[in-house]
Amino acid sequence: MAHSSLDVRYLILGLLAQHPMSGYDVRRFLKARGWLISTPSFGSIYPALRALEQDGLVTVDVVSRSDRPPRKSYSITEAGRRALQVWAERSAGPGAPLKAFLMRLILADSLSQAGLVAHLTERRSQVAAHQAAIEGSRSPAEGGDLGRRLTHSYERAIAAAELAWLDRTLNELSSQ
Amino acid sequence: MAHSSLDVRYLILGLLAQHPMSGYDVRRFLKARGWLISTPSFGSIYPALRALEQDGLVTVDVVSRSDRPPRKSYSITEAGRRALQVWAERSAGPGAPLKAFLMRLILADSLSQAGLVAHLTERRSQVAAHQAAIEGSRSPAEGGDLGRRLTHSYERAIAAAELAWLDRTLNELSSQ
DNA sequence: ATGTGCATGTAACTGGTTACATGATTCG
DNA sequence: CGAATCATGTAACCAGTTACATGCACAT
Repeated sequence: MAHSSLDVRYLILGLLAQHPMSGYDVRRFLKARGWLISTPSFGSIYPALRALEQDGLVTVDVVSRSDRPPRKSYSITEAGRRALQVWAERSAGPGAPLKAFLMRLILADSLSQAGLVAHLTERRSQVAAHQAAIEGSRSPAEGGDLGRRLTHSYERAIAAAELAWLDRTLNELSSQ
Repeated sequence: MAHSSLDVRYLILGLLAQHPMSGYDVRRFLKARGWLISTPSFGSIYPALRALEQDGLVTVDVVSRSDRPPRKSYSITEAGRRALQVWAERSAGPGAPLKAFLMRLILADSLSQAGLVAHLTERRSQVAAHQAAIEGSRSPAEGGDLGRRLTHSYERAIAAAELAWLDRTLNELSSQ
């Protein structure tokens, strides 16, 4: 098995590490910054929450409200924090998708300074490698190959911006 | 049903619209520019190819080579081109993942000029909307909330770069 | 009245991954 | 001599989506 697995679980766990939340809150939060990553659906959030609870990584605080379904506020446990740390600290591995990087960014608070820096550095080298690959490949310049041209220039633009951000951030992080 | 479905199939079909390819080639190609999108595995590519063939959207040219497994070169058919066009032309819809946008970028050659512009424009407004949302949300500046701060600044940086690229590209496209 | 947001959940489905099997060839 | 690349395929598994059910509150 490679790297993925249990994705949503850990993402949720990471959010709960910041504040207690309900399943609905999780969705709202993720939807708000769900631009680069797609927002998980309720059909995966609610079951994930229950699984986390059964594993003792979170606890529920059920706020029964007479009428409508009880509001369930989930909080992370100590065991949860430990599990999260283990997961977040381990490298996403080369070829990891953008999503993996973003998840660790969101979860930055649960990482050690060193761990965070390591992740950013790894990402940096990945992006740099890709940039080199793009630059290296013969760009057909003309010809019908519009798709290739657009993709190239798009990737170049994004890669440049991301590298700049990584450098800036890495700098701030170390000099502070 | 929303928008996804048959993803890999159409992505592959789009690649075949440019040159005939084998399943292995598809993988190689996608892996090369598989930085923002994750590369599909053989376990999905080969079955997809067969499905496309059975639907008459591609044809196979089997190059039997005495010893090792025959190399299969797939080519798109007319029906395939039509199907691809229909798929690519239809909007990915709001809240579409980055992947959907990128797929259409890669497949630019199969789109009409107008269709391409429409996609870019739509993407532009989506990114812009998100940018506004980020800017609008109170950034906690200080406090432990490192994750939120980093995510914000990352998203801001990428959004800005993408908007710039979109504007530039949209410009080039119209003035030519 | 109708729809949107709040709030939770379940069952069916399915797209795609993981892991396996096979085997020649080239590179270090 | 072992590792990587070429090259194809299958079967088991699973994470996540889609679609549904329920029901109040509030705005239009």
